[in-house]
Amino acid sequence: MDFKSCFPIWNKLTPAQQSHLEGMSQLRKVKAGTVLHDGGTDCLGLLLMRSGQLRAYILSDEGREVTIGRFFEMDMCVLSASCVMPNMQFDVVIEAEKDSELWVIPACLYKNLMDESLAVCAYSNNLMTSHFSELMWLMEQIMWRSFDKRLARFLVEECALEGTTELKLTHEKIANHMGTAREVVTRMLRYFQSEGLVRLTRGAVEVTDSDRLEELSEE
Amino acid sequence: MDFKSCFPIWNKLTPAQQSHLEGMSQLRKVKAGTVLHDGGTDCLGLLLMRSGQLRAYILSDEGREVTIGRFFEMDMCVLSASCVMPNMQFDVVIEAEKDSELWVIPACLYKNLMDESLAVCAYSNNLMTSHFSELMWLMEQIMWRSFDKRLARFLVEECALEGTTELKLTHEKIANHMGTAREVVTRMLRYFQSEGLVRLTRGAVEVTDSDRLEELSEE
DNA sequence: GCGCTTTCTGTGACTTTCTCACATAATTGA
DNA sequence: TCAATTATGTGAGAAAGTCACAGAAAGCGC
Repeated sequence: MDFKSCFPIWNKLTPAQQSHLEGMSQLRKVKAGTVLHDGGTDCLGLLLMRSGQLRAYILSDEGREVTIGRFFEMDMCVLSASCVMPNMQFDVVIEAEKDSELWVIPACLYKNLMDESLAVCAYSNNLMTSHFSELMWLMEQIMWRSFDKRLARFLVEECALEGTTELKLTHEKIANHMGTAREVVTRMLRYFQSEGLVRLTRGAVEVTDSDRLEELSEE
Repeated sequence: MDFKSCFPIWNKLTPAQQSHLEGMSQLRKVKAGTVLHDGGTDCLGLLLMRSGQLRAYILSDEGREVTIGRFFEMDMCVLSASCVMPNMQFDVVIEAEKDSELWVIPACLYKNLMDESLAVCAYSNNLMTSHFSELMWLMEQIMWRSFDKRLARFLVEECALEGTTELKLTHEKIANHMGTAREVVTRMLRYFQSEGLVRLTRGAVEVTDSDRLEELSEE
């Protein structure tokens, strides 16, 4: 996959913009676990995914985490470029969940593009809007769904994402996704196991009854 | 105050756009308590505030609420125009907190403007970004601050907003702002009173020690 | 293999917050 | 004045988060 097929509005740019954008963007290959962006201080630039998977999360003073977004092939992540968007005043951490390849688009370059191209501006708008929309959804989940239903949904979605029922996840990782404590996850998973929904082994959760789990998640 | 002084990027529009925009926008005067927009179904349009105060909140199936944003003079509210932003997939309710005057800008008109004017597009971008940023902040508060601190902050901010220490708010209204149950607010307010931070009367909370309250809110 | 360390999981006791079910008090209005 | 409505108060119990620690499994150097 080359740059132009990953950049969603490539053909709406002028040839000059195209070559400038492609020329200034750097391809990076990172291992799973790499932290690409940490907090509001650094303004790394925008990340255009070529392959792999990123996770964006917020971090509390005590080290608790909540995943607020994920990025896959052809996604673009603006959260790492707080300086591009003037009113972006928050700290996110962006980490590679899997080995990933991505282009880093310099923030100032993108900002200039946004200032001169309506297409780029509209595209950014759509990105922000869908981020906002997803955050709203997450908020509703956190506020109004009980933890068993949230965990059930997480497991179901994770299975769909990974294409397997054998999830290689520790309780701690699940807790970090969901913004809760590890013990809470452990206890709920044990309950799920006692109900025959999952089978637990060290470092993994096997979903044994995805139908009932899905049912639970949709209540 | 007339339309052009309330619309923040008025002078970046062409004369044709200006007259079209002003001509098609309708001034509405609503009483406190009026629900202007309810959920994702209707696409009322954008709201440009002339005076008064609006509140945007999400609503659970069981009727619980959380305030996600407020709008004052010269603010523009895009949340009531889900159809303008393609990826906006959530239900907000928008309600007048005080008697208000506002222009309703037809959604399709604004959409056209966004499609032809970079200034409008960039402005919308900034609006969405700051909404996103505020939602992130709210999320962090809800996830990681204990309720006493959150309530203290709410009271302090409400005093600043109203310019008085005598807040005309029922426990229920406070609970609806903060996304919790009325009893929880009652109990915490009683505790605050026992500590000499507030004085409670029916339908009102008087802040008697705003310094200590502020201190508590910032812990 | 054997120790040693690290990582992961399990659990009890306790706090905070939420829920439910009512009781009581203040205000409004016929 | 006597309901009806609105606002507040409270106990009991559930859900979720916190704290402190125990024990099991895996990894590693030898």
